[in-house]
Amino acid sequence: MRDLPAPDFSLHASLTSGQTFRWRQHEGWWYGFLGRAAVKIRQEGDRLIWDASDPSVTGEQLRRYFALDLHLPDILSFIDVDMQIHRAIVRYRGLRVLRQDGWETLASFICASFNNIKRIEGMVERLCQAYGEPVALNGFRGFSFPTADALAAVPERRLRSLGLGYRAPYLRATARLVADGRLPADQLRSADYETTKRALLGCDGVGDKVADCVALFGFEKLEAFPVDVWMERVMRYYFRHRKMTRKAVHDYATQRFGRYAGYAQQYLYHDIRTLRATAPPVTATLSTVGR
DNA sequence: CGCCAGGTGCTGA
DNA sequence: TCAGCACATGGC
Repeated sequence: MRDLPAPDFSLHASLTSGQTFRWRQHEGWWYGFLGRAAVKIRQEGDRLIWDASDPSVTGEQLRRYFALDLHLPDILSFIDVDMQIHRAIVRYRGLRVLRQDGWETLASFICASFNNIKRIEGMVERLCQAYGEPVALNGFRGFSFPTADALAAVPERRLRSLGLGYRAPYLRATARLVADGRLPADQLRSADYETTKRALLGCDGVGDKVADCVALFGFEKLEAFPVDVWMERVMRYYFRHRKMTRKAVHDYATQRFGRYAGYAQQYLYHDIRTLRATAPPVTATLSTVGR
């Protein structure tokens, strides 16, 4: 068992805020993957206690995955510009945008479109069980995320049988794009946001929202601001309940929160979803205020 | 049962 | 450029 300093960090908020679909909580530990290696982690104050199935996994890799090298207080002061975002920051301080694998993020968020998180988790887990590699860590048994090569070879009907629905052909086509090298996933990490988003939009099943999620969670583009149904609801605060398109919401938020718009989005998203999950429905409030 | 879910692609104005 | 529509599936 090893440990790692983790100041200004909330493992729980980071893993439950809808940016990753693969981590599982079991007997006080979080189990997940770094590449092919299974990892178990728990937080004790300002430290992470952890172990991995592969001894070559380093603390530096974990530090990088959880973005612990970034100075979070500076990022949060930068986006802390009004009451709405301020409330989310106070509640979930320590939430960090993870640096996930680009291909895994792309494939996962193609599955995520017009879907709910519970079902996304099930779909991704079945993909891993069917086409990933088995890995064991103590009592935990899991499967690594399948490579693009592996998924490129899977017939559409097989993907449908895992419950992917109409996303099956999208995922297959995008896996082929990555496997053939037509989408240079490796280069996107060092490319700028616009270049990365344009490249991602060339994939089947990837529109503005999915491209922004993949740019933010998979390719470190912290200015990306994904707009889904939840963000539309949150952003009514800024638009005083007037009608707006998703593009208008996106452009407004990008102006407002600047180079850390992605962090603002993640705090706002986690805040409203957690609020809706734990409180009784407030549809009356949302639909009547401002009339 | 009907409604909703981290939307996208296609079509026709 | 933009509104309107079809699209699979499962949880609640």
